[in-house]
Amino acid sequence: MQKEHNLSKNQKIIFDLIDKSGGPMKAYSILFNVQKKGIKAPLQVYRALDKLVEIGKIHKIESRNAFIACQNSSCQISKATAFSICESCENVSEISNSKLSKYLSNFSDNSGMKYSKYNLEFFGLCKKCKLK
Amino acid sequence: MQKEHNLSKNQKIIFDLIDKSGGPMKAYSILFNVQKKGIKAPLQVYRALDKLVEIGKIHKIESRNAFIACQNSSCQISKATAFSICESCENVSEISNSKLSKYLSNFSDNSGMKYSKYNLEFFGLCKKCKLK
DNA sequence: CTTATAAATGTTATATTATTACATAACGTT
DNA sequence: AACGTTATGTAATAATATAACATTTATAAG
Repeated sequence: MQKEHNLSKNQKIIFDLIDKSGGPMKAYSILFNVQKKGIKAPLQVYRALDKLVEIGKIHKIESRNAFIACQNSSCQISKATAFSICESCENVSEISNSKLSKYLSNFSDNSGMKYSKYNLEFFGLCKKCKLK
Repeated sequence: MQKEHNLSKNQKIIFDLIDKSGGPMKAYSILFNVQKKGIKAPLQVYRALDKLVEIGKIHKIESRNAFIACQNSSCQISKATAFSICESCENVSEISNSKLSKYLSNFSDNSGMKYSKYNLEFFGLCKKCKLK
């Protein structure tokens, strides 16, 4: 059951841009691309990004300070994210693997901490880059 | 079999500071703390941090832009890192769980990508913060 | 020991990423 | 319409990180 989030004007402009780009985008590159649409200041971008992250429409790739559209239609609120990142071409894709997400969502250790969220980033060389 | 890395002067000053702090430290907080020891510029800090990360003496907590001493004596080169982060008090600790690291080091999917490295960050509330 | 090379340092400037503070407008309910 | 919440606009600035260049120190080879 998906809760429909009505994106505001800026949120929609920024989400559409990221989504269409097909890959991760950085905040100031987003800013540059939406200036013609009237979004002039970094804060306007960051506010939209914050909201989009909060509702799970995009995710932040922490190691790259970049944002990518959620590629997993069922992930509403991004409590459990995993990505593969090519260290050569910087291609990023979201990993949707139910075994992995089950394993991590249920993970617990002896720290007494209950984990409510995780983010996993795998690094390596993608198919194309391995051949070079 | 540990390879002994002889830390340079700046590397040693900075590693000792982070190590003694017992938690994650941010670059500019490190800078502030080592200015009396003659390290005056951000770049001097970042260069030491880069090297310390490279040889596995410290790790970067990507979601916090902070650096923590490796708490796992056997992890030389940080190819496989996992942390638990309390979202309330910001306490961070390194997770050393051989099942988890085996599971993730051996993880592969159908992307054709060979993962040589990963970083996992779990979020939640630590014991103390749960009680509040 | 000296030459060569790589690693580390010092310094200045600047780039990149992100937030604070404050004022105003639009939206969703009742 | 009145209220509370969410979103927007704008300016300034804080926080994080790197580029470029000159010099010095450490390591290893001859």
